[in-house]
Amino acid sequence: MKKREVQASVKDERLVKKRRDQMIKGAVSLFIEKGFHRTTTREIAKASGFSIGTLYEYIGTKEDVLYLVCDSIYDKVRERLQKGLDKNQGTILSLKQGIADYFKVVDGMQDEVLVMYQEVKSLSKDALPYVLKKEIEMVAMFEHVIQFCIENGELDLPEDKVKMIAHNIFVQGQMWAFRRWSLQKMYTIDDYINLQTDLLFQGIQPAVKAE
Amino acid sequence: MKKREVQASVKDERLVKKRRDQMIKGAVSLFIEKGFHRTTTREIAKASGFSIGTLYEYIGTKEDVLYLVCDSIYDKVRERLQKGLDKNQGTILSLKQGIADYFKVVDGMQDEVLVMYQEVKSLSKDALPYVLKKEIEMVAMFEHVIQFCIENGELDLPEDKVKMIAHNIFVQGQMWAFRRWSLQKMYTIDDYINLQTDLLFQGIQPAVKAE
Amino acid sequence: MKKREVQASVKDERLVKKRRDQMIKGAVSLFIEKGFHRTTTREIAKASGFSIGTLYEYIGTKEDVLYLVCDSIYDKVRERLQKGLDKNQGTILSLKQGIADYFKVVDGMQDEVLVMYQEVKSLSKDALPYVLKKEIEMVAMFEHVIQFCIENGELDLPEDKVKMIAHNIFVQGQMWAFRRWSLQKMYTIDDYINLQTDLLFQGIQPAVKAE
Amino acid sequence: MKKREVQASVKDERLVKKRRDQMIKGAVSLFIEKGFHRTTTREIAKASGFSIGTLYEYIGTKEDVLYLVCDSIYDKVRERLQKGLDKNQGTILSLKQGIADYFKVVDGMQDEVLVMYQEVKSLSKDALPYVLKKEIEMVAMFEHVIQFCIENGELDLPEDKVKMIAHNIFVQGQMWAFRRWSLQKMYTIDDYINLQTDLLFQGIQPAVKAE
DNA sequence: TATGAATGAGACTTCATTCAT
DNA sequence: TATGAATGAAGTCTCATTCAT
Repeated sequence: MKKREVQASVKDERLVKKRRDQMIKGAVSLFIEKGFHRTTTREIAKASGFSIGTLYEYIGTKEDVLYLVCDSIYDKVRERLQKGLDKNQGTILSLKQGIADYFKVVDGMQDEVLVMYQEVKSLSKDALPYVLKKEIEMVAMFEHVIQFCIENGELDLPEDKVKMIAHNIFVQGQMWAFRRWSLQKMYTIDDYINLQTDLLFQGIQPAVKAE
Repeated sequence: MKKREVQASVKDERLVKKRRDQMIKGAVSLFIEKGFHRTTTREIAKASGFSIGTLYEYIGTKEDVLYLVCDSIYDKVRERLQKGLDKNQGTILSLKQGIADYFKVVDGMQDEVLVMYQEVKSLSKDALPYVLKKEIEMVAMFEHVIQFCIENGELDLPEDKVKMIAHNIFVQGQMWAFRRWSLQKMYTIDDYINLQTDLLFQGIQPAVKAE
Repeated sequence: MKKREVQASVKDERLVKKRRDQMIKGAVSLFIEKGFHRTTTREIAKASGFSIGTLYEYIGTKEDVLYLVCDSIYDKVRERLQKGLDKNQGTILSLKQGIADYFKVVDGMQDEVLVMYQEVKSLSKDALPYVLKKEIEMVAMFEHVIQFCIENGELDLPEDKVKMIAHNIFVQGQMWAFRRWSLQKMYTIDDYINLQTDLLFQGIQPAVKAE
Repeated sequence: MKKREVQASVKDERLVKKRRDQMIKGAVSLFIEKGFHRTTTREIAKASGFSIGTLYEYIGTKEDVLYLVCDSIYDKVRERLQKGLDKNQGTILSLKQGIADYFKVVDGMQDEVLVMYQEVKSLSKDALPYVLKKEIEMVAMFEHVIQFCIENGELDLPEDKVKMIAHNIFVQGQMWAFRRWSLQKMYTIDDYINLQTDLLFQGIQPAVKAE
């Protein structure tokens, strides 16, 4: 699936990229502050450093901005996740390392993750699939890593469990952002990583009853 | 913390309750379909079965509808969750039963949970705390159940792990709603319950290596 | 010209009068506070001590309230003015006394005079003449008093001057109400009466130049 | 006291001035016809020759239009009054001339004076002082002229009388506009000027009794 | 390519008035 | 006669989008 085309009147691709980057940067902070719907196109233009007229030289509709923002955030997260998982050796240790890396990525991009998390649903039926696809790919990346461990004989899990675990890891990453008000009062990101990893691998152990 | 007051011109409390219930019902389906911001007050009035003028006899602003909706959904979920957890005996078995009950509640109220999940953030700074408090209470309910198991000697867990587990359970319930497009293609609600419960208690077991 | 009829569903005339008096009383203070247009019928009903439904048993439209209010104020002012002028003897002294009486009436009904002054223009083309007629009558009352002095040989004035003076007196009375913020900072009502009477009769005397 | 700022989205000050002038012109005739409250913003926009959206590029709220109108009328009246009074020589003759000029100004701007007169009270607590201040200044202008005559030895009047006269002159000017239905049936503007000037200076002369 | 003034559909909300009880 | 819930026309204001410069 190719990227969704966003209309631009300007031909110079270099310039388009540059202007859109300005736009995304400006928009993210606005979306964080007030959400997509409460942000006006004028505000976006201003925060991007150009006029409303110019804004519309690089997008077709307001929603395009949201698409661009979501798309860019996903790309960034995925790219970093990729980098982390590339070091994967198919061992439990490197799986753990991959999870930790992912959680740290989310920690470093909390605002972005939060925005994307809360605003994707505002995308039109048209744009949504393009963004969702990236999410699916990211979940799949975790699946592959787990699968690799299985192939290596380090783990022994049925297909459905693998998928479930991949989802859980992915969601637990996002959770660090979208439940930040509760979680970050109790845990540092390292606490969080340790606890979640521990629970993921050990589960809840029943108490050892004394005879 | 008392409930947030929503302005109503009509005095008859019975009627206010009745009309607001109509309103909530109508609004939920609209919010599911198009989200809070894209839903107009006139549409809400129409879906509720009365005129725009009448709508405003029972609320002060559009946002009040969202508050009423979120508040009511949380109440309903919590009430049912409560009912499930009341049977709790402080055994691992009844903890599992509680989780299963909760997941089933979410399954039966998917739309509502989804709406609430996606739209709470649109509440004003004013109304948000009232709704968030309910969430915190629900997480606390899981905590108590786990704690009960610990007191009964069935489990042995440190404080921070207890909290983490409670959060995880809570989020995994919601996840069934907000990741429905992925999850419900692969699993039935019973599969989901079994898998998640299994993972929660067993974790990922390393493969038993043959000598 | 008969009084303008204001529609009432209630038949009992005694009751109609009573309710309308309540209404006028309530409305005047509201009109003073926020003006006719910014006052709602509900507020009027509440201030009158009955429900909105009852209000409409005694009037046809909101504007009727304004008419009733203006009409009642004019009646009250005129009645008191009448009482003062009745003592008139056709002497300059009693003319002065009449003016003083009128100014005192205005002083005692400042709020009402102000309201009427500011809101008559909001009356419909339909109701306006009825109210304006009362004003004309009041000006005429002053005319008569002056005329009486002329007939008595105390004054000697042409017709047009008589009319002009009557208007001036009338306006100077109202002025005490509608320019109260300026005037009442500088003068008491007695100062005002003395000064205006003095100017009215003496005019501005040129300085007596020393030889 | 600086002018009250009225919000405008448009930057070009020249254009702002031009559009606001159009606005004022359109609004005045509407306000004359139906009053401020019965005039809608859409009507104002239409009468101004642009769309409702454009209207709001040059004002913040409907009330701003009223402020702009009142402010502009006062400015215009004052400016012309100023011009008349500048010729003042400190003689009774030039005082009379000043009064005549002022009355003629009012005569030429009857509609505007009337509007302002009837609608200032609709201004918010916020804007009122700015407009009232102009009125005070105008009254003060008459005071100065009279004072000048006193300094020149042409008149001999106590302070409080000076102020009273200034107020009377000012109000008698407005009166020509707001009592036009009565007055203009009887007098031409020149009649009015002559009569009022005469009364102002001569007062009501008692009849000379024949022996 | 950049600007920003102009546009108008449409959103939210108010409130005079009616009418069943 | 009194009540107050229901109604919906109409008002103010916003904001995405266009287009002449």
